[in-house]
Amino acid sequence: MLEDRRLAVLRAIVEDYVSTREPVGSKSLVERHALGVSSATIRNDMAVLEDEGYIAQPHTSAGRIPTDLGYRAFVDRLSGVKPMSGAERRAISNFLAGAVDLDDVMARSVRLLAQITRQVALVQYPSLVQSTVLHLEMVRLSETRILLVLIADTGRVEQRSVDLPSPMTDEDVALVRSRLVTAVIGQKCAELGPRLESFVETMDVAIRPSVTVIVASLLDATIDTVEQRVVLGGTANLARYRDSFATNLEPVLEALEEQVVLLRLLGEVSGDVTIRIGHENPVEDLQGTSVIATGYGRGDAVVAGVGVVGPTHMDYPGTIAAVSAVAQYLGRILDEN
Amino acid sequence: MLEDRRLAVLRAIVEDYVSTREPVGSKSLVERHALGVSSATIRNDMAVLEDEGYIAQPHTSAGRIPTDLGYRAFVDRLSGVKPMSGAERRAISNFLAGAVDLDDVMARSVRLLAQITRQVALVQYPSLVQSTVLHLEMVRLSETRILLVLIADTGRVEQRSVDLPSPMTDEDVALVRSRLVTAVIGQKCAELGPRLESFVETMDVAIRPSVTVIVASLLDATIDTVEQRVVLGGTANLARYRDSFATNLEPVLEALEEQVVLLRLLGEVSGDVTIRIGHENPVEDLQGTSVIATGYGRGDAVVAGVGVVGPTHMDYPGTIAAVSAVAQYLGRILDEN
DNA sequence: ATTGGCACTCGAAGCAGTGGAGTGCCAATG
DNA sequence: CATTGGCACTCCACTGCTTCGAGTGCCAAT
Repeated sequence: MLEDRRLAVLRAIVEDYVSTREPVGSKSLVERHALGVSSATIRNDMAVLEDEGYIAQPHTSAGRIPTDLGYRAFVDRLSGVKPMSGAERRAISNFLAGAVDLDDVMARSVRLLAQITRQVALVQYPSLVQSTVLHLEMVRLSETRILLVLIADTGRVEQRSVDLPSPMTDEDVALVRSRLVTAVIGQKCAELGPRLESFVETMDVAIRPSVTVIVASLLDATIDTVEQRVVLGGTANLARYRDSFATNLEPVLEALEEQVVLLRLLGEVSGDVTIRIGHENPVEDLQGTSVIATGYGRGDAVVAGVGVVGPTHMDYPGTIAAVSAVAQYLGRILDEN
Repeated sequence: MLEDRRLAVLRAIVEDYVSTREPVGSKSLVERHALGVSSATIRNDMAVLEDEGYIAQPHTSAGRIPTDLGYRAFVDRLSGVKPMSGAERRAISNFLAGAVDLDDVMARSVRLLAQITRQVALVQYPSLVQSTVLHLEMVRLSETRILLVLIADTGRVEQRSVDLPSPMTDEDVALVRSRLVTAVIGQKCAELGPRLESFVETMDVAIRPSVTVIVASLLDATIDTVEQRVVLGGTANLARYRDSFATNLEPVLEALEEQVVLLRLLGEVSGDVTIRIGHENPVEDLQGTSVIATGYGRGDAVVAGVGVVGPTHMDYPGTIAAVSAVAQYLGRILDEN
């Protein structure tokens, strides 16, 4: 089929360009791939592909490189899944299993993902909003100061120190603590708001102002705009691709330092793998890059995102596989704890 | 004095080179600085300075650039302190005061320091070893699984989940918890080891194996080889200096991703500002950079380090001032909490 | 539709020539 | 004896030129 061959040509161009990072010409293409036709035919196909916007020439008399649209067609219709080897899977599993706490899990994951994909890796902390409260602790620091510690079932620990409007005794604190504990433990963080509003009313008037402040602080810690955190790793890999980005890599590095930006990248993840290629990217400074992200969680519930950022000419099948695998093992680890 | 003028020349060379990043010649020197002598004289002085190893020529017929030794002489004998403006101090203070917890303080500090110095900033979490235990919590996750949460007075929170060799009841946990709490609260983390050894003996034989595991896990969390953490920010600033590093910046970025390396950089800080210039640096991949670091803490005790990494031709006086200032405010914040 | 052939384009690489900033050295000077 | 003006020399950065070759588009033939 004629149409089929054109797609095969596109695939070949993408593959060659990804591996060599040099514009690929008709002649070298027939040499490297058994396409069964001559270079002249390929040239015709290329002309059509260029008309349709899948490939482009940096300048006349140069080979072709895929456009964002070309990569899009590649990932949508041409690339199979590239399963990870058993050894790789085992390496992931072993590496993550050694983690001692959530911080460690996050740090190890991001490092691991950066290492396998040789790109910049992102891992988001499990969302508090999606978690349930495992434990709540109140420690009296001084007469008018209290430390709140919230422990979620996802392993997250949030702390806030609270300045009280009036002194509280040890007994006051113990009372509030035990009441608050029974009120919130086992609850979804997202549902804390309504539940705690009425809680304040049930407390003795004398300490009500203090309780109000405490509850407010607790809620503040669990609203999702504040509590999101993303860790980043493998920025050194960007340097290897220095010349790959249309713009220099300074704006890319800068964008990656903004938590807000990272959250946007991982913001709309679901169970499936999301792929953003070049200009499809919502962040302007990253429109020379591709972002591959997915969600992870316990069972079906997606509690956070994980992904990588790299040049548009990345190894999509391999990267997708790696991101999925890490997400999968992250979910498994959350389940275990 | 003859010697004095030579030093003045060195200072002028360093200052010019830092601001222009181009080799500086004898003629442009006399134009930009009121040295009161002719360029020929400067040339003689330069020849001497070069013999003594303070400056070097990239090639014949080019101007001079300072060597590591030259910068060393500059910081040791030539640069005064450049005090920060009141506005700057206020900005630091305000920015850090808005932090809601320790993670936030660390994140804000590193960001702030990177912004002021326009270089890569490092901030180390307060060492647990130097802290005292503020609170300890044990949460029963299942019959054979317990979550330990240790809260230190520096604001650090460490968690470990522990697999027990045999099931424990809620009552067991409550008992161990209360005994353990009284044993460790208010203690220096560093002194936990000896204190807890005997603790195990005091517990009922039936649960002793479990307690042993718990105590071991607790100690594991507080030994300093594990518990050290450093946050990093402003890597984008490296890109601006791309050509400044003899070697490309990839190895530099790579080195900065190694926690171990970062710890070495901040490892030997004291109350004074430590300056490592170029080859003086203990980390091979960073011998094209300078590191300026100092310690911070509550009162006199140094609980962690803070610093920046940048090109050898950095603005030493300004950077030193910024690092000191941030360290100072960090200490103040620790004191408050 | 495919193919071989051919003229054409245009960047990359190599090479000479020039300009200028900077140096080292020297003889003269207060 | 430190300082200075003068001068010859060096060598990089830049420019313009040429060559080379990979790659293209088009066309006539099959």
